[in-house]
Amino acid sequence: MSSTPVRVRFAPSPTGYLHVGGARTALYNFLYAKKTGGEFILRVEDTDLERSTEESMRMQINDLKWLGLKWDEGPHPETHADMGPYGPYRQSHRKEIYLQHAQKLVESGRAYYDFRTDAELDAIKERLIKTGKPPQIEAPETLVPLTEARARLAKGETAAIRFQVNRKGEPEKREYVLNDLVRGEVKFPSDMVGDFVCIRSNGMPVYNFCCAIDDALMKITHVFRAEEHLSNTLRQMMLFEAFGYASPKFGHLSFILGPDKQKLSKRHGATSCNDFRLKGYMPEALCNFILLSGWSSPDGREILSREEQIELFTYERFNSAPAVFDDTKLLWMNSMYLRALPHEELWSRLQPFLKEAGLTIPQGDDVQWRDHALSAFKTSMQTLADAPKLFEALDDSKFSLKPEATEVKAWPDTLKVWAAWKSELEKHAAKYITEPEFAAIQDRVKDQTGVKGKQLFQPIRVAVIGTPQGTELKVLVPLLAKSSLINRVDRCLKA
RNA sequence: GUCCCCAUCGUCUAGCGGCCUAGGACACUACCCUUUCACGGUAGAUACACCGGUUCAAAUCCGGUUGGGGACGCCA
Repeated sequence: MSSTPVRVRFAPSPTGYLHVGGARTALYNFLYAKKTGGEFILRVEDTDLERSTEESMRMQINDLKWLGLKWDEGPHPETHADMGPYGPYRQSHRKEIYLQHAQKLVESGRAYYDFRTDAELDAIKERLIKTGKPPQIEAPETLVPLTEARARLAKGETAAIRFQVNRKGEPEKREYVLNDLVRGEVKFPSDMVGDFVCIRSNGMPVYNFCCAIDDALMKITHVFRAEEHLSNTLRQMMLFEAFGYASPKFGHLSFILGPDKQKLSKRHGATSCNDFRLKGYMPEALCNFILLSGWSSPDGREILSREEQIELFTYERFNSAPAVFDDTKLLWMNSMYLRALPHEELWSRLQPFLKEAGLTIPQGDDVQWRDHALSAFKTSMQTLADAPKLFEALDDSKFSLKPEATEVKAWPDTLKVWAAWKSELEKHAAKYITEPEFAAIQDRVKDQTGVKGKQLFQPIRVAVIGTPQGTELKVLVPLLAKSSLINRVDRCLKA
């Protein structure tokens, strides 16, 4: 076996945020590169001037960075300048390369200038459909000779360059065999495609053409990409053959679907990495989740660190069937990651969400206080975005008697409990109340009032957080200053 | 319409001819823990799309049917 170094690529087209399907493709390629000690290349496929934007490229780069998928070659993550020996890495900057290749094809007679107008082409297709044939464009009966074509071009006419699949005198039908890394042997009849455009009449090259040339020139060895490209592969194989380039190995991944088994799209809710980031999902969890949507670990373990993912990764464990995106399981996975995070890290990741909700938690600077608070709350959080409604209990300015407390408020002993609770608080000397101190205070309130059980417990809870449902008091009370506890019970007594 | 891909619990999946009375995970149900909720623990219910072959033996191999998806662009 030759030991050609593995080179894989992720080649998004910059038309919006990175979709989770794209993120999965990127992850798989990244993992394969790391596993084999190869290179991971980012290539920007922006030949569609209409849809591609600079802004989208920036967004996708940021999404990839957020996911922690570092590329070895491609646009620099910060400056976007080309980074690596096989650049440029943006197809819009490689136009000359494509044009030269197209010329080679034209000169060898493998491709031809096509002067036909859209209207003419449409008419041809319509006629084909009517006669029950696939609407594939073939070369005209007599090709415009090259010298004449060039003269017409020089006079300002425009023409596309088409790859000629069937040349006169060649067998009409051939079979191309693709040994797909995930699907096995796939056979394509050559008449599956008509003569396809390589260069548009406006001079811009087309996806299939760029893709094949770039994969060859960038010495890509393996291509893991979505299943939608499976039939494109035939055209690319024809191009490799025409140029005498070696073909990379391909592996076509199945789709990620929505709950209705349709391709996952905006109408299913969150689909881009950015959506998930905003909803409080963590990149580690999202990566781990999408990893498992189309791939499985040999021993069935599901929570895997990046190191373990690299260690275990092999394309032999891809699942060729499509997968429905299960956001309930993603939620579970996110909560697992969230709980496992060191408190310091968790605290810092929570900040944007607390800030956005307008919460200021000054006590957070105290490491011990923060530790307490996070231990108390993190088992109730599934996403980072769950934090505000939990931490709200700690912000005096947000305290109020919630509608859910109405029943408790009406109990006959409630007022008595609140009064005793308040006087016990006032007797307490220190600024904060520890957990055992709270238990003692609670006992004294019980003794003084003769109230016990739910009748005792719920009113105190309401006096602390304004509702009978929430985090355990024994962890919550020590997080609140005595002054704010008094302030709260006062407001209850007034209500 | 033509060509291509796919088919195991509700969902993600294990399984690559006998270890399968089909295993794990999420979700679900019950119980335990808990002076609420959550966390945690234990137990349970639920699947090989269908029909034919091949074989001593089929979830696994082959053919067909059905169902889903994709490609057939001067989109990527």
